[in-house]
Amino acid sequence: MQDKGRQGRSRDETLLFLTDDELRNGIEAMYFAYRGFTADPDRILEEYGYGRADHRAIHFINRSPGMIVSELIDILGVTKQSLNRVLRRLIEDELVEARIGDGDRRTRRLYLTEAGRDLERRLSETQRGRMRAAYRSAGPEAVAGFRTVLERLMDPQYRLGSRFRQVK
Amino acid sequence: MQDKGRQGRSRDETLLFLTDDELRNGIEAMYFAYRGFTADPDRILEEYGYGRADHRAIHFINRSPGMIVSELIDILGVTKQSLNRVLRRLIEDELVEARIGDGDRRTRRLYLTEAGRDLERRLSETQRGRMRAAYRSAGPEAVAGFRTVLERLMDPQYRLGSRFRQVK
DNA sequence: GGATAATGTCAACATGGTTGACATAAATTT
DNA sequence: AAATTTATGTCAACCATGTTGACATTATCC
Repeated sequence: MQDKGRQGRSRDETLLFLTDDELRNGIEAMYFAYRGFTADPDRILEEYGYGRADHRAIHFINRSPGMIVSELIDILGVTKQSLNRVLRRLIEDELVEARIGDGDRRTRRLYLTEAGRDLERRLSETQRGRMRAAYRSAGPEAVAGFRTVLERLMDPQYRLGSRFRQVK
Repeated sequence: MQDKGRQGRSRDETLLFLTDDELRNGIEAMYFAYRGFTADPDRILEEYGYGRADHRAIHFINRSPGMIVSELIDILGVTKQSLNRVLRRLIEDELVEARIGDGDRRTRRLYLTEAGRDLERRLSETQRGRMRAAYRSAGPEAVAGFRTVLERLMDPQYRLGSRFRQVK
């Protein structure tokens, strides 16, 4: 048990961040941070009668306008039935527009409408506000470390470098 | 628009990590990392017919054995009805034991049973495994930064230093 | 002895996931 | 040209996990 976290090397002093206790602290920190991080948008969404699922769709459509439905399904990791329920409502409410694909006419290209962009901005602003405050108080080096660890926690296909690479 | 994130200061070179684009990247990274981070335990829980809510209860009871119900409610941020549904099942399944408080007999002190600790260990192992791999590949400085930013993202009362301080 | 606190429980409801089955239109293959 | 595959949409049933509101029990506090 005492050799598990060492990879053969024995520079003990620097390896204290790999103890089970430190790892558990990290796990808890992820939980509380994620919760804090979603709290502000949740309050705004409630005003509109929307939920987190709507927020995620809005976020990614804003991020990559013209994305087709199946791409959004892949990124969100939900079933088409689940996404459809969300999209149907957003389209009805005229926050999202679905245009027929110009190349492949079976596909639907998704865009935010003006109203959609307005809501996106409102949601994003509070979230960026909290992120900005955290970044600013932690400083650039901490931010770099934060981003590095997050990238390594996610499944590889979702890393910033990997997404948006396979263009078509 | 170009002045929004600067607070009057103008040390541009070091402030690039505060651009809206970098903040959006951080937001997305949190989303994907959190998802990756919960994926492994979710698969294990499914075997048992449990969900994330059960995992959270198990995690915190393990973390602070003897915690009373209202404390757990506060930490989890859910209603007593919601927690009760989870606890009832875990107690029935003999993963959790609720003993009458010795001081205040209205309270219930919560403990994991042997079986509860076994499941906790299994869940925690996969999660620590992923965390350990991320930490190891990112290195100690990145980990320190990661933890700093996470602490600043969460609501203050949940920071590691603040919890467990007001002993009773 | 009355008020308050900690817990449990029932019921109704919302959100956002799932699976399975089926429908339509367009593209692709044979 | 016909058959197959692909992209999308839809209906229905179900599950997990959250909510509110109402009420009950027991123990503590004043």
